[in-house]
Amino acid sequence: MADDLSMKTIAKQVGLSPATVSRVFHSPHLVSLKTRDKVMNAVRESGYIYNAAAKDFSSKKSTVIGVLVPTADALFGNTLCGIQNVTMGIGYSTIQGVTNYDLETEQKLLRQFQERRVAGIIMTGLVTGQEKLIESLADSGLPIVIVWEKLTDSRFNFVGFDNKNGGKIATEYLISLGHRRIGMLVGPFTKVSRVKKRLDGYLEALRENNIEPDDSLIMERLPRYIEGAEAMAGLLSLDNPPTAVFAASDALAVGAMHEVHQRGLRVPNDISIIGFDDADVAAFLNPPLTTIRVDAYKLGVIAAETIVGLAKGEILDPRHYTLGTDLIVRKSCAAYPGQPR
Amino acid sequence: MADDLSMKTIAKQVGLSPATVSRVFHSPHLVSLKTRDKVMNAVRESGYIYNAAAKDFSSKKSTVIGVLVPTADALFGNTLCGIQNVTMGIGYSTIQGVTNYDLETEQKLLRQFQERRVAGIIMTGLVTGQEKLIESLADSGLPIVIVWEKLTDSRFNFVGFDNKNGGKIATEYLISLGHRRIGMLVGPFTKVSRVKKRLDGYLEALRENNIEPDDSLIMERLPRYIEGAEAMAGLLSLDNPPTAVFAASDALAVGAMHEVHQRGLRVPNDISIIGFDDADVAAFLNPPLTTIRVDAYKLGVIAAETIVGLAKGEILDPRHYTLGTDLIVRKSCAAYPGQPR
DNA sequence: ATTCAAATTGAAACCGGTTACATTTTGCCC
DNA sequence: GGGCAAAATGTAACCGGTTTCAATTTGAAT
Repeated sequence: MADDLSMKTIAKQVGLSPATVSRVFHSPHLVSLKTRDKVMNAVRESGYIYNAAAKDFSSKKSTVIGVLVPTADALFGNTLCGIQNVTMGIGYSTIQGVTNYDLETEQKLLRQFQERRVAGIIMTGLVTGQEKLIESLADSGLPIVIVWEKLTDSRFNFVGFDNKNGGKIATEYLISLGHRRIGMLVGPFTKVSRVKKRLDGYLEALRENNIEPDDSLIMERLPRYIEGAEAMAGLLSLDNPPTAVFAASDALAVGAMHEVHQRGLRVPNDISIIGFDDADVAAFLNPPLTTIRVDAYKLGVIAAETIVGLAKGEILDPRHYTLGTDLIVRKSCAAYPGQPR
Repeated sequence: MADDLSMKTIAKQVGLSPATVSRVFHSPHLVSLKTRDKVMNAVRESGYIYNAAAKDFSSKKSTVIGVLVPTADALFGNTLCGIQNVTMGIGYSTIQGVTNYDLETEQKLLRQFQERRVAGIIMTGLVTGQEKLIESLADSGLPIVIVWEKLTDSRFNFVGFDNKNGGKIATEYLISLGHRRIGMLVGPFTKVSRVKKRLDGYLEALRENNIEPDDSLIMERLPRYIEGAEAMAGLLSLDNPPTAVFAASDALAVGAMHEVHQRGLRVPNDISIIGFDDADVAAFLNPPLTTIRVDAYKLGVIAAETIVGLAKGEILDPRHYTLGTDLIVRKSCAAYPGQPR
């Protein structure tokens, strides 16, 4: 109702100019203590609420940042929480969008972000085919940080994990258990680079242990439960199925485990499965999932700090963060029967 | 770079007034076809991008809506997707916040929404202690729709499920399987009403089947995996533990199942578990979780349509939607040994 | 050709802040 | 008390659209 309150109203009320009232909010050190108190009292009494939208507009400095996630699941949710926890404290808001790995949706949302004149964009799960779009955005001076990914082009800011090493560790763990026929469930690596890196790690581990990679053991799927199940079905129908599989995301691992159980087989007795991400649910599965942990929350924190620094002009050069990964051993992997350990 | 483009630039370029250019965007029917083309061409050539923030400001009509979720998991993620899918098509954006069931965070985010001058607020997982705040917001004329909840106060808009009936169906299913000692894992029902309703349904089912409710079988926890496990641990340590448990959310059910397995017991052989929500992961658990399905996506769609209608003044009276729930039978419940079925 | 309403366009104020610049106050020193 | 720099405040333009109201153009009917 009394929402037509503005700084001008307050100014009139206390007999000051709007400029002074404005200064009370955005640079109080320029205002005498006495005046500040007078203004704040009037603000409290009238119930005036600062208009951040008007501020963004008039100062030509946006304080909203756009965030793109591929799926609205708990994993990216953690990154979102990390982002929120830094932005909330400093008066920034986030406008978000879920792409569902769909290029058109991604473009639409990006466009929307531009129209909103966001201060910057945090992109997770980039679809590589989009790189030209990102480039053009970045070239226009819009701060962009890519999260979860490591781009080849170092002009961009990104904060991600050592995916290759993670993939290698996972595979080596399986090998150390005596497995030599190891399948891999992997996201669309032709499009998403982080996932390509995990595959690279897998291949490297194989090579270093003198295991010939077998293309028929590599299944390329979107990281969704159902696709993990389908991929695992493919693997299990092989003449010579793997004795262990490395799923490049826990979502795929969950689907894979489900398929194994559906067929009356057991994890890890009949087949070992290791995941990637350490999704919240991983520890609570049956059996609890052995996986590669990744600190999604921290990713969000760093991304947010970076984008804000960039937006404020405090950061000038491209930033590249690479976080480590940890092997979390639980119960979904066992030694290869022929070679106990 | 050339981002200092405005309608005025375009207007000058084509020799028209800014007013006409503006009209091309927001009410093209007022502009002759010839002029429209001329303007749109100039727009294309110059790469001008409409400034939605300026529009919101100058028209005093915001096109961003605030969305509050308690946790950033896949379940609420589905609701978010539903919201996005309607807002995206009509030029609205959403700014989001995760409360983590924390009152202070909720207040902060709400405040932020007000400062941004959002067109309306969609709240999921309301903490009832907040009702005064909500009331004051609603009284100030700000459209608010409560999602996932059914409030007693019908002045508010809400779209939820028949939680009581869902709880009853779940419990009746367990009873029909021969169970009579049935535990319940339930969210903080003193605070969250939807969860209170599920408890009511449970109690009613018990009563109607002449089963005396036992308070020691009711565990009140936040819907998180770990808390589900803890609650189940409590139940299993009882002198006379339940033979089946109804978890008021799948998150609790997952934790509960995990605890059962940890103790070397089996679901459903040793104890039956039924969940609520039908989270994406439910079907992929081991065993697949029997649960009460709820259409979180649809909830989001309806909520978004409602909030936009409210914001545009097309909806005047409070709207109350109550969606149904479905029993999804999978493999986590079995007949009570003493009374096969 | 006139006439007049409808369609199109323009002029200018406005939204609610910020900010460059000017002006007034304050406080300190001699 | 005078002088002067620093601190505090005021003035007014501006951000990029929208919108009201007026002016002009168009087009159909007479």
